[in-house]
Amino acid sequence: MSDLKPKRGRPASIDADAAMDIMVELFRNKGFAAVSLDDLSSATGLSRPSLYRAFGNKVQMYVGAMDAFGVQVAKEAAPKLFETDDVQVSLTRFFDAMLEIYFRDSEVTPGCLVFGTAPSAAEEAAVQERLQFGIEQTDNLMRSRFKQSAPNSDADQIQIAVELASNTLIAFSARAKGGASRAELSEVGANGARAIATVLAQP
Amino acid sequence: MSDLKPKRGRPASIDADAAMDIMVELFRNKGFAAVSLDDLSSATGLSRPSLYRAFGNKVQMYVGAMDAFGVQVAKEAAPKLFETDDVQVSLTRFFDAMLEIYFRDSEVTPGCLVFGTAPSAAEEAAVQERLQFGIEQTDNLMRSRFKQSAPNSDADQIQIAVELASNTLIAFSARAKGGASRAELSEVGANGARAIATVLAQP
DNA sequence: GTAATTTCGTACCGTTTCGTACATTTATAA
DNA sequence: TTATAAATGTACGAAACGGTACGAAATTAC
Repeated sequence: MSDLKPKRGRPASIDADAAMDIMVELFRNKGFAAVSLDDLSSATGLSRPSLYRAFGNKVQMYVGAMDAFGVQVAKEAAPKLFETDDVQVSLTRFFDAMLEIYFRDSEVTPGCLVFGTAPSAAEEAAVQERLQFGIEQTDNLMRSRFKQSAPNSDADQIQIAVELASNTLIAFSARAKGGASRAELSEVGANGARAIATVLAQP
Repeated sequence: MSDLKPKRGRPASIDADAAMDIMVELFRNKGFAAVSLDDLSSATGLSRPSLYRAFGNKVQMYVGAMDAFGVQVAKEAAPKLFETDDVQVSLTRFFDAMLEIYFRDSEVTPGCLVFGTAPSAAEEAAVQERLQFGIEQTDNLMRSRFKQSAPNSDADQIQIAVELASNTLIAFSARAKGGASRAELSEVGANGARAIATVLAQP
């Protein structure tokens, strides 16, 4: 359904997807409150009313960015988990793929849009909801990966591994905002993957 | 050095320590940007100029709260790590002591002032600096505890355990803001402690 | 061409924000 | 009593904020 029906009035001349990508970058770097609508307007080249027409109010823009960020992660990083049988290797690669996103276009204040900036905006119900969803998604992703690799492990052991993996990923953002380099975090990820493999291999 | 020298002018009628405790609670719940000076003023009962005289501008108030929070953690939770020889037990108790702080006076939006809200304010150099310091302190605290308990372990293994422990603690905030209950987080902490003990016991 | 319809940005509004000048109050020193 | 010094809050200012009314522009339908 592209332009089979030429609409009636003036044709839209803005690229909402491109604008959303820019909004994701801004919110991911500075968080919700520190980004003003004027910041978003000048960064996207869209007027403030255009932003409202396309995305709603500021909270809706932010939660839209959270959703777009989730899609980005699902497309770009999650598949890395299932490219190899070796749990430790695939976890390490997944963590690196996430770091690629976290550090993209932002050597200054890298981090995760969801785990890094949403906690400070969780007063908003819609944000809190999506933060919860993001954590659940991560846990579930890890669980499915570990079950595949160790179908006979007991549930407790898998649950512990799941939490270790998610906690490692969540901690990346705080460490990055604290000044940790991408290389340091990659090492933290590799160490976490190693520990998780150890736990899963436990009798 | 209390009041041996009665000062010259009007005596101060403000309890700066009590006010700072209230500021810590506010910032810990809502983060830096979402708390206005009027919020701080009405919560503490101090006029805005009084806050400025006592603590400086808003950023200085926030970093002051970060420092006060660090003292609170050092006094209240850190000692739990050294009360027992058993690493798993002392880690579990330490995590629970941190959760006690995170959930204190805030059933609504619990979490850590440093790991939970500072990442979104890390553009400010003073905040970024203290966030880094807080992470280093946590890592160092864990390292000293694990070295005490396993003096013959190799450094790599201890480093992995250190990162697992800090990552678990850091992840508490995001999970709490996402809606996880204190009981659920206590379980996450216990699971983390168990995994860390496993890693440290590895040959 | 004219009307209808949709998009777009200027220009504006009311509110909230951080920060401070200044007069007032309360104490000591002379 | 008078001068000095420190603390306190009222009251103000300037700027930034989120959000919108409205007219201009661009297209299709008739």
